[in-house]
Amino acid sequence: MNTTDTKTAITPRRDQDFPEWYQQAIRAAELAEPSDVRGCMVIRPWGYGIWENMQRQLDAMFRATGHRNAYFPLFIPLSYFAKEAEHVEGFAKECAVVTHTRLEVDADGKMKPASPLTEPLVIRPTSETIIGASYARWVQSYRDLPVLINQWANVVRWEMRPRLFLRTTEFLWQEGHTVHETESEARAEAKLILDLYQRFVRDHLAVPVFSGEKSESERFPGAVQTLAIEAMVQDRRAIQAGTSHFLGQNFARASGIQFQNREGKQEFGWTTSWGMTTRLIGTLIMMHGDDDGIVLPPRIAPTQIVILPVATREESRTRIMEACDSLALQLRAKRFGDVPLEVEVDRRDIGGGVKNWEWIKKGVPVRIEIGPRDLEKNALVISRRDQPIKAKESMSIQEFIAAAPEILTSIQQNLLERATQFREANTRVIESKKDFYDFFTPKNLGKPELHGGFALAHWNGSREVEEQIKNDLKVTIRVVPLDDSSEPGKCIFTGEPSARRVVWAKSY
RNA sequence: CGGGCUGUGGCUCAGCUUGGUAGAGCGCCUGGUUCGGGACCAGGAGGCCGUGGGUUCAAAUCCCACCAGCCCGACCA
Repeated sequence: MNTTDTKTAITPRRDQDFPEWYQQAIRAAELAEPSDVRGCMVIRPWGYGIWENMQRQLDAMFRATGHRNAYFPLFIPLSYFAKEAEHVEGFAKECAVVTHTRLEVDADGKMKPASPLTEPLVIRPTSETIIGASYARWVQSYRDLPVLINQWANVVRWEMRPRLFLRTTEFLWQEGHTVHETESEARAEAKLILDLYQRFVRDHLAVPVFSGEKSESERFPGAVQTLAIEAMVQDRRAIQAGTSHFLGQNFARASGIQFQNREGKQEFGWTTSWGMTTRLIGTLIMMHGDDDGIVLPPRIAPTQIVILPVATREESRTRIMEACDSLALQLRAKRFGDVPLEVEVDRRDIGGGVKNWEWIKKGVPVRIEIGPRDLEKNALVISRRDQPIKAKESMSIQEFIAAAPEILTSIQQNLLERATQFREANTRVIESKKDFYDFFTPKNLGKPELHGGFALAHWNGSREVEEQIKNDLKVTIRVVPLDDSSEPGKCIFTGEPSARRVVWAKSY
């Protein structure tokens, strides 16, 4: 690092050490912290506020498409879990299992599990099996279909390598589980949700994604088809932001979800499942954050506008506070999207500079300062988090109140545009194996620079090629796009025919 | 779960090679001076040096085990 660099709020910078920057940005924004339980985290109010906004908005979209919420147990009897072979195999290694109840104090004064359960309980890593058991009872006739249910819950997957938000042992998510009368209906449902997810992350999180189908090797255990959306974050790696599965009749068969069809015959239901997780928060951080901390899109920021009174002199203090409160009230009467503006007046008696920087690090979209000089002119000073920290603009209070929603919209759009440009700048159409390997090989092997991105390349559809590339470069197929925009061509690895280009990248 | 690195006050880290029971900067508290700003001055609080064992008259420092974090690998949202 050279000394002419301007000081950044987060050390190290993104270009110095991206993973460490990520950790520090989370800490500085007070989003979350590691807990004493390995792989688990405490989500602090600012981080949880983001999650609550995601929940609220996603939930409204689910409702609008006819889905309803319900809640199923955390514990899954081991016997339920064992019903779908592929599914068990896929999750067995990461299951946490409850084997005892009751604690007793032993001779050494230590607490000890006392009473073994007759049947061990698996803590849900996902709920297909236990929800299936209910569905088997609920579904009798084609008239009971479709079943369109979502649940908001926590799940546990005993991961080898946890990272805050991106991969924690316990995480929060929503899981939708539906049953349909026909295959095409269930496939349409999976696709409907994929599109809904894509819309959600674009419109609310300002995250552009590629969507499509997963290759066989990346498919959800037990699924017939796995659809996913994949975003590119600032270290140019791909991150899966949501998945939607068409499960065929596999789980219906395993759980006994049967109905009498229109011909009077017994038939297994066609099911889907789909989910989004707190990983989205990690995606947001890596997508929009800069060297001064995280940057929140207005639509999911717990506070969209923070008002900072510049109350330096005792005599003007009361008047300034009143002006700030009055501004807050007027702003809260305005709406942004479907809800009132979230506005906070930070009246803490601490240094103005410190206060300002705290909000910068938290990524609040708009900071407003009102001081004595502004008040004389009935004006305020506005700073936008998507602009350089020093960029400040003065405008009249009335003007700002009128313009606030548009300003937030403009920030929202700007973030999406910026992210889209970044992704485009790092997405390459690649025509040869050599170019492909060059693209994904860092120039500096000792301390690899940020490199690579998304490669759009033809592939013959074989698992062996995928395997080879993964071994050589740690690059995988993120998604096989569903749209028809790609021309057929030749696999760049084998020369064999390829129906279309697929998206390759290193991933989280 | 394998390999590497790391674990010292809230944060970032020095001290460890050459053992003698702790330091800096930032943050925190108090008072004052400041005040469109991550300010300054003075005083102050806060550490069983990751945990447990061992070697030693003496361990943050040496040895062993364990735990946790990060990076890499296998797995995954």
